[in-house]
Amino acid sequence: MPELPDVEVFRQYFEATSLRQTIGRVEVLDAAILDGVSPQQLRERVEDRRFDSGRRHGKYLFAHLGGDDWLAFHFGMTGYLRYFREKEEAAPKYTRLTFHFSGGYALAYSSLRKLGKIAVAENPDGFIKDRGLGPDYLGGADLKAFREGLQNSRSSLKSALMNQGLFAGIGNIYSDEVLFQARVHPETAAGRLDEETVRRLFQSINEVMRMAIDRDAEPERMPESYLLPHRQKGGRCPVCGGEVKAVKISGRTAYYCPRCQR
DNA sequence: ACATTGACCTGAGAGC
DNA sequence: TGCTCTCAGGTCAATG
Repeated sequence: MPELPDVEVFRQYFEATSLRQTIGRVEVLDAAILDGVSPQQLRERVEDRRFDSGRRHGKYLFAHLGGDDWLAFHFGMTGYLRYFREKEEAAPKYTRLTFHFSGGYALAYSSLRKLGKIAVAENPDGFIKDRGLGPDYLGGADLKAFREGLQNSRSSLKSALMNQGLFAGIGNIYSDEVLFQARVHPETAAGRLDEETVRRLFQSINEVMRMAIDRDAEPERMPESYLLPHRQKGGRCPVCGGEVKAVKISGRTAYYCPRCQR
């Protein structure tokens, strides 16, 4: 699930539910999702404190505990957050970690495949630098840097868009959407785009990200004119009615319309 | 040095 | 029904 729009929705959800409540207990149900920190260390750092703000960069959500204490959440392919009242509801399936707030509510980190991780950080900027992440697509990214980034890439355009070191936030689903909106073939060489195409692509990225966030990143709420609702075997292009095609690019399945995307 | 592949982890759905 | 196989919205280390 979680690409930039999804994680942005997680951030909003996190901030709307989980700030300024004392964290009574941190329950680590599966230590495998912790990155560089033991359950004991995490508990020492988090228990009896509160979250006071959230921040997102690419596919990461940062939660501030005050001072130099942050948590960095990554969601892999199947992770999400869930806030609930413990008396009325159980934690979701595949919950790997739960923050139990003192008022009877809790925040669960659920992840079926455990491909995501929770890490501690002193500050988001240092973390972003250490992980080699590029600027966020909705934030630091400007057209000039985007153009230069693509020009220096020798991979397919789809791979370049998904390269978190170039710019952060786009994954498999939204790279397909962006390429469809800009009418560019996913296997186009990233370094060989003309100026006009780069501009169109950049604009599509912005539009698609904002649209998705606006619709809470729910696929079923995306416009019919988007590829997303038709992104499946046998799907039809919402523009020309032709059959949507699937190809493997760098190990990931890319869907596109061979007629509209050249 | 860079880009691509395989491994990591678990379950859902298709096909037999 | 039950088994096997493939695939899934991500990333990292190993490989070419």
